Amino acid sequence: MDTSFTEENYLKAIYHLSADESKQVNTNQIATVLNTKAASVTDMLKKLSGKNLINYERYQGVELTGLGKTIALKIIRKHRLWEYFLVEKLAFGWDEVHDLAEQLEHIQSTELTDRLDEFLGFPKYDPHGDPIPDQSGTIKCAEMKSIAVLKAGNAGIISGIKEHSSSFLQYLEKMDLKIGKKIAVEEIIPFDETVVLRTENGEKINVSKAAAKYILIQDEQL
Amino acid sequence: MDTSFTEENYLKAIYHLSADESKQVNTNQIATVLNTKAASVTDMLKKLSGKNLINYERYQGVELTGLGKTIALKIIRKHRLWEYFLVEKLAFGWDEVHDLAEQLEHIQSTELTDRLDEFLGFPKYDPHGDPIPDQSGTIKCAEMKSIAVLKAGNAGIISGIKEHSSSFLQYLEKMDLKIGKKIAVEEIIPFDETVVLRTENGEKINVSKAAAKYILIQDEQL
DNA sequence: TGTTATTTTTAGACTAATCTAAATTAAATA
DNA sequence: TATTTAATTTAGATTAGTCTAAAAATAACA
Repeated sequence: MDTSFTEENYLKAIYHLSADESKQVNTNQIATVLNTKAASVTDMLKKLSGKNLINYERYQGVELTGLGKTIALKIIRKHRLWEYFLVEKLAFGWDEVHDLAEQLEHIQSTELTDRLDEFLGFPKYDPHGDPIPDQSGTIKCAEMKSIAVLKAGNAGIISGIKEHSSSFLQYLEKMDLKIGKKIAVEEIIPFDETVVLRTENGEKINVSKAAAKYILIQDEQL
Repeated sequence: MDTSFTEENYLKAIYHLSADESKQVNTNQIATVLNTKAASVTDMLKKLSGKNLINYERYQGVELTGLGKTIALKIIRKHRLWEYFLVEKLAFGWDEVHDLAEQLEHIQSTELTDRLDEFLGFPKYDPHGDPIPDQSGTIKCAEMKSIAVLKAGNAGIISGIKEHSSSFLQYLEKMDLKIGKKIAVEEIIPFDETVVLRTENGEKINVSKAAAKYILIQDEQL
């Protein structure tokens, strides 16, 4: 199966949209995230449907087929491995690597992907805490919850984020909230639901409700 | 200046063709190396000319402008740095990396290129012995001569090749002729001009006239 | 349920890169 | 120099991906 740069971007977008909502994805949603027009999306959906990469019926939205999902996961695997490479080996900031990984993820070579994986020591998570699919496309799906739902006394490791805008990434940078950091919730201030976090070295960090929603923690990374 | 994937491939092809012959490059030559048709080349030449990347007059062949040469050298820099990465870090064979580097060379980011360069330790030569242009596009142009023109007693370091087909690369692999290897010409057998090489550890390697033409040596690598 | 609003699709056109086939120019040769 | 040959360019068509504007289907709501 031969997929173009553009087709791959559509598959990836559909994957991400259906992962968030785990159901049919709409034409307009796709148009929005890909910065294109609904008419263009419809054209591409017909093409992808013809290649058996998606199930599509007019006006009913789409979902990926098994094959489409496999391809999407391969691209996501490449994206996250390259992000890891850029941050760990080339010392890029985690807020700088997304656009580069968007280019690198389309390099065609399973051999290259697997050797890169090995070179990096088979990492399980990318710099944003997102899990990296393995060769077979399997994702280690750790339980993650937003710190906005925690109560005082709860603790865990910052493991992921639900918002990837560079303004949010820079906010995290400023607050010194990094993936892998161990934190505990000290209290939640009733007035505006500010979450007060305490780190291992005693540092205190105040996080607004708005930001807390987008920060995910889990009990222990494998 | 914004150049497409395809435009970049044309610029690179023109650069290589004019480096070999240091003069005007013909439409048909370009069509041959890019595996396309003369008519397509003509169209693209008009486009590149309009962008001031080449000097072009109908029926008279082309040459790169300063700007065109700068862009070509940037692509070649990226190509050779990625080849070095693939061989030195990911343990690919030097005969396996060309097609991958053809893809990677089009990744757009000066920052990435420069950081990769640093990560690799600012290598001067790629795995095939070709010089890697620096940030400013300058090439360290060491004197290299074919071992076919040497006489008995001459010595040097294998530094480059003039033929990049994978059959030739595999031949070199078999003969254990690697870039960086110190060799001396022991004798040239008059009958068929076979070149007898002696390596540092006393190994004797017989190279046919046909192969000798494509193997380059220099006195000392910097 | 009927009407309005929203979403999605179709129709037709555009750009970049390519092609084939025919026409033109330059080079080679008699 | 005239004629043949080879190289190059033009003309017109094709494909992938995109767009705008208009039509069709669905959803929302009075």
